[in-house]
Amino acid sequence: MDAVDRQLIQALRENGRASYAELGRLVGLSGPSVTDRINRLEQAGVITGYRAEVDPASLGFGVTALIGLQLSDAADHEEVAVRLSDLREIEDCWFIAGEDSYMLKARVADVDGLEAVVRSLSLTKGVSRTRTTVVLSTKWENRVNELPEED
Amino acid sequence: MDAVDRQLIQALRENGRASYAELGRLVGLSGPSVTDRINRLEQAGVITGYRAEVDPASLGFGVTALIGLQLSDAADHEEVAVRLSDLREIEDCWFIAGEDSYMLKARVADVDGLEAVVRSLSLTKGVSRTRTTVVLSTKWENRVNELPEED
DNA sequence: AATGAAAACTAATCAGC
DNA sequence: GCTGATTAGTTTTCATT
Repeated sequence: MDAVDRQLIQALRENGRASYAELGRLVGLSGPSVTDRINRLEQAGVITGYRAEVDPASLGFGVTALIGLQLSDAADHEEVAVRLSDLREIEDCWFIAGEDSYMLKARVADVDGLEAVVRSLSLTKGVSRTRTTVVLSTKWENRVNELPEED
Repeated sequence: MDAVDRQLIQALRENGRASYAELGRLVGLSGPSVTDRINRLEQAGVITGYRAEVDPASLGFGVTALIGLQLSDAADHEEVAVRLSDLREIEDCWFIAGEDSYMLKARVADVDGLEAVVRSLSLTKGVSRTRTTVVLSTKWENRVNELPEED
């Protein structure tokens, strides 16, 4: 991965629908060269997908919550993660250091939906305790930051 | 926004580079109709952008952290958010209910980078206390979930 | 790895319904 | 708000360097 690859990645992080022709003009390469490079980045697992970003409220997701989980002593972290992945409302799942073992971000229609998720979590094998924090407002999400300097 | 719009949105959430022709075949409309609908969704602020998803580790982001912030009594939440937005390492910024007022997700190259961010946060006017939790592993992020039933 | 050229496909525009 | 036709632009493939 060279500087051109990183330039392509940043451009696609900012506009995931940029055409290869446009990207080629940006980095000073032909269309097919850009296609080659991006295919390689995709196959190498550097670019993992392309997503439209949407306004959750417009889609009917009225409530976002962060939920910390404590696990019971015997629980296997990996097994718990697999069970958590069945709960489609969980958009993000981080295994963390600290008192809680997982932090989740859930997106639901309303408080009733949140109640259902928290209840499901409490009933999930290996989960001993949940700690729910409601998001009052999202200032920003998934902002594109600068890439670290190269090694 | 009707059922076809929601179908288009879900398709674009899953593949943000789907062509309008392809989307048209999916929903049973012509290309121009799809273009129309998507333009309208973009202008209405329902679709807010398109992003390539990348593997943070491949780009040199070795450390992800969740950082809770307590604000000083006099602090104006909005002003603090503006100052926080200068810290490019903060990918997500949620104003939350509870003991902490903000929860941030930061992505940095290494622990040194994390130290720098936490130090900057501590020096930010209006921030009285930080609580940093290191992410040990990301099970998933930004997963596409089902849309809530219509009203 | 990159290029240019050709073929196939897609996007954008627009008149008509 | 959708369609079909037109034109312009893009993607893909491939022979060449």
